[in-house]
This record gives sequence, C-alpha cells and structure tokens, in this order.
Amino acid sequence: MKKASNDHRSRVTRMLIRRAFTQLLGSMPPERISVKLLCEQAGINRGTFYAHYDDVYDLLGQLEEEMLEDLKRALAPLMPMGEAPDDLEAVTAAVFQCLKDNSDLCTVTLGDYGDKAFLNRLLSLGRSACMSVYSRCFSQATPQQLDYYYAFASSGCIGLLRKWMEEGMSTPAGEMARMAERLMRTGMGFLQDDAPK
Amino acid sequence: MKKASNDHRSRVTRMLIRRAFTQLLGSMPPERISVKLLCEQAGINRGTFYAHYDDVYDLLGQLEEEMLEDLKRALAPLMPMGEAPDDLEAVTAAVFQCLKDNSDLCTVTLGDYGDKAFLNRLLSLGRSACMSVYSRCFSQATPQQLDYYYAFASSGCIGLLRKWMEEGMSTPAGEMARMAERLMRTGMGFLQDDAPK
DNA sequence: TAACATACCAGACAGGGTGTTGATTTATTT
DNA sequence: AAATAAATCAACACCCTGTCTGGTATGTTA
Repeated sequence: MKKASNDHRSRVTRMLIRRAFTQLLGSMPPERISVKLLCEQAGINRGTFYAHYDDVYDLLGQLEEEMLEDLKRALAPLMPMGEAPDDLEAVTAAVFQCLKDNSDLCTVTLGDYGDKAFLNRLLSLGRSACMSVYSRCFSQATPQQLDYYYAFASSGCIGLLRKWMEEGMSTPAGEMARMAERLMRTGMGFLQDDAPK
Repeated sequence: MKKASNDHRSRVTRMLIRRAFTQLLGSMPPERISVKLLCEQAGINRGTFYAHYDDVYDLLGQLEEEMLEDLKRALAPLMPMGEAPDDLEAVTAAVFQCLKDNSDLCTVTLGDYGDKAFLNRLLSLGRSACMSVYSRCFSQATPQQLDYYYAFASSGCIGLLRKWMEEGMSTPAGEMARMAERLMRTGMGFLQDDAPK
C-alpha cells in the first residue's frame, strides 16, 4: 500500500483516476479494465498510476476502504462503543444515507458487476453491533441460530439496498430503514391476507 | 459459444478443466486465473482449452449454466408451469438440496470470491414463481412493495445459503427450508422476548 | 477391420498488457 | 529563489493471449 500524499497534484490525480474508474465500471466489470485503458481514460501517465496504486484491484479496494471510513464516521455517534445501540432503525437509516452519498461507487460495488469482497466487509461491519442487540432481544435462541438469523437479515438488507439503487434511490433513506426494520422483525406477515399458507 | 461434442475425449477434457478450475478457485478469485495456469493445472494443452471455451469467464458461465439446468430439472415437478406452486417450502428445500449436490461449484460461485452475476441469475429464476405467490397472499401491497419484499427475502435466502455452506451444509436441507420459510414470513419476531423495541 | 473423423498436442507467432526504471519537466512548499 | 516532491516520457524485459500450424493419437462409422 502506497502512502497517500496530500499534495494538490496528487489529490487531483487520484480524483481523475477515481472518475475514470467509475465511468469505466459503468460499462464493464473491473476484470476487463486494464491499467492502460484506465490511464488513457483519465488522461494520465501509466507510470503515475503505479505511483498511487498497485493495480486495478488495489484501487478498487482503496475506494471501498474510503467509503467504509465514511460509514464508520457517520455511524460512530449512533453507536456507544462496545454497547448495543438503542435505536437500531436510526443506524439503518444512516447506512442507507451514507451509501446514497457515495452512490457513484455503490452503484458499482453493489451493482451487477460488483465486488463480493466489499459486501463481506460491509456485513462484518454491522455484525457485532447487531449481534449484541440480538442476544439481548432473543435470549432464548442458540448462538448458531443467531448466526443464521443475522446471515438472513443482513443479506436481506443488502438486497433491499440493491433494489433501492436500481430505483434511483428515490425513496427517502428513513423510509427504507423503516421498511428494513419491519421486514427483519416481523417478516412479510404484516401484509398477509387471510389466504392460506 | 462453442458446440459441446459428446466425444469421450471431449468429456474427459472438460472434466479435467472443471476439476482444475474449481481447485484453483478455492485459492484465488477467477480474475487471477489465467488460461495458462488453468491448463497447467489440468494437464492439457492451452490450445485445447480454446477449442472448448472462449476464456475463463466463458468457462465459469457454462459451469453455472449447467448448474442452473440441474436446478430447473429438480424444480420442474414441483412447479406446475405458469402457476404458483402450492408448497413453497418444498421448493425451497429442493433448491437447498440441489445446491448441496453441486457443492463443489457452489462453494465457489456463492463463496467469498464468488460471482455476482450468477447470484442474479439464481434470483431471477425464483422471481416469477415467488411473485405469483406474493400477489396471491399479499393482495393489499403495491407492486413496488412486492418488489422490495422479494429483494429482501430472496437476498436473505442467499445469505442463509452462504452461512449454510460455511457450516459445511451439515444441517438437513429440509430444516434449512423451514427456517427460511419462517424467517421470510414472520421475521425474527417469533423468537423475541418481552424486551423493548 | 479399414477408413474416416475428431480431438489432442507441441510449438511458434504477433499483439498487447504489466510493472519497473532513469532521466526530465513541472508544480508546491518554505 | 532554492529545495523538495510529483508527474511525465520513453524504453525495457516479461508474461499472457488468442490463433494457427503440422503431426499424432483416439474414438466413430461402415
């Protein structure tokens, strides 16, 4: 990992790279993007790229890292450290909002050509927080059951996120959070008719 | 797309390729696997590979395609065509079972280095079936709401699947299906204590 | 069994991407 | 203005790709 200089030129260069990268990712998966093509698109020298990143995947990883830092920053005030957050819905809403703020990247990392590794990092981030809430609310469940429930709920939220992005994120983040909360807690039953099964 | 010969030699070669590919995928993501490396691992000539597949992604796609065909075959008797299946849990169980039967591939396509595109195909496969059930059971909901609910539920099931695989698929498929059903229909509330929120 | 078709292989080929280097130019900082 | 840091350019050897030979072995068909 190279160190990130704060020189004005460096920041401009990195911005050019990021812009070119997200543009290209809109039309092709990352594995099809060569450093050469990326640099042509960004209008920089190829050697310059290597001064900032190891390769295309290093670039992708660093962009994701920045986003996760954003997310952590946004969530920090809502999460008393080491403790279960009292308002889980507010946390969820903050997540939706943050991803909306980084939508240029998210539509890619979470999109069809997206990066599974990033999803995993996103999930493990929320894991500890949710588990502490779970074990408080669902004290009867076994740890293994809790694992399965978190796997279901967190992955479900990702699906919700993806759908939300497909729709252009027009629904307010708060409303999405409310929907997520309800789906996790009560499933789809609250909508059910009297129809059988 | 090349035509698949049924010549004995061809089948052996394709099997060698598949075996080498899944082995390699266990230790690196597909974008790191070169045709050269793959052929060395499989012990075949590089030109031979190109006689069967266009590139590594074509190979991956065809393997996934075969698996989806398996899945459709297994599901067909449970799904009266064009109609909503009456026993959704049986369908879910069949899905779990089929993926278990193809676990060598699934641990890869659904694993950490997995392929998002495959997930999408898996999801869209179940989409129409589920939607017909939804619109029957949840007649009050708007189509947009149904979309969101399917996004949540289907993605949640994927998460459950992944967790299941991590655990070595030791839990019976039927039991997993029951858990999935319950999580989708009633959420995690059935476990809840009297704790607040 | 003989003739045929098909799939392998080994090797070579041009083309292109990779990652690095060293010398030079340009911008920033103090 | 001098010192420092970054971007540029050209060139390098290396590896992978995709294709195409001609030769060999293996199946398939009559």
